[in-house]
Amino acid sequence: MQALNNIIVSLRNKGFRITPQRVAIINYLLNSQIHPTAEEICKAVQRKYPMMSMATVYKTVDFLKNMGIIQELCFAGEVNRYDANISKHVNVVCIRCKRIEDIDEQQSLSLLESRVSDRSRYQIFGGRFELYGYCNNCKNKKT
Amino acid sequence: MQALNNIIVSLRNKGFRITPQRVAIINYLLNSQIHPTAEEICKAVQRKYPMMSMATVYKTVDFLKNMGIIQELCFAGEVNRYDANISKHVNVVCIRCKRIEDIDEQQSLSLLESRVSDRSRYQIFGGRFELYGYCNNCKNKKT
DNA sequence: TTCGTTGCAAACGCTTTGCAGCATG
DNA sequence: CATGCTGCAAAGCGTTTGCAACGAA
Repeated sequence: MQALNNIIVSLRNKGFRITPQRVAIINYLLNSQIHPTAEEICKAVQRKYPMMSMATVYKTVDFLKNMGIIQELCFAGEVNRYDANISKHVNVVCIRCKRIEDIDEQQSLSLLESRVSDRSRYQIFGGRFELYGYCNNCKNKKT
Repeated sequence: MQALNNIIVSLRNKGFRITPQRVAIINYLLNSQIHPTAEEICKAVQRKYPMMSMATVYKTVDFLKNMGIIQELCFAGEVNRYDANISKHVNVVCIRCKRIEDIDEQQSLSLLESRVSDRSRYQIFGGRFELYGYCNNCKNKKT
């Protein structure tokens, strides 16, 4: 997880413009634990910038994705979500309440990555690891 | 990977109807290595059943997904793909040519799953593991 | 004969795009 | 002041749905 200021300086140094909308979206993503959807980002940022549009959200998350600052998560039958945690980690996804938590498993994942790289002869750049189940709250409800 | 006949018998026993279209789609998925899209499935099956429609493909893959026979894979900015390999495995995805290979890592993944389950207190039912990079053909091209 | 399945066409909904006006650097 | 960014509106497109006809059991 990077600091807001580092990201801003880095983008400015690359010649991109720093707008209040961009800062608000980056800041929201850095501090959010909920892996928000585009709509959730828009709603949240509209509290401060009521004119914020979905078009700007989509353009900005696409931009941040290309800059390697955030990751886009897609799930079967659901809208995309965005995650500012770009380190190697596992997302555990609750299939009941849709809660997503990040679990740090950097060592296990690095090991897995090198094993798969050796066996497949792929040159690996990144990955995505998800486990699905009931979260601690939902596993006793099971409706 | 299950045998076609086992799947057919099992579906029939559950009271579902076995149509030629369903058999063709299941058979194509079981024998395909390319993790096809809905359109690829449709095109392939149309060779034998020219009237095959995308609606039927979508209805059938949804049905097979709910039966636990296949898995739906979605990727950022791409259409969904379908995979009849529902065992624990890693998909390595080429970011250049989009080739997807299955790597059997059942042991490592079971270990990862139990570690994450312990730490997150989630009750895990399944998962999805993807690594992105250049495949053996593309890693020297890198255009 | 029954009722689950097919396939056309239309609807749906998330995401992308065109473009005029705006504001950063 | 130049040009990249915003935000509205419209288009795009993969997927889902309604429904009449069909055919598996």
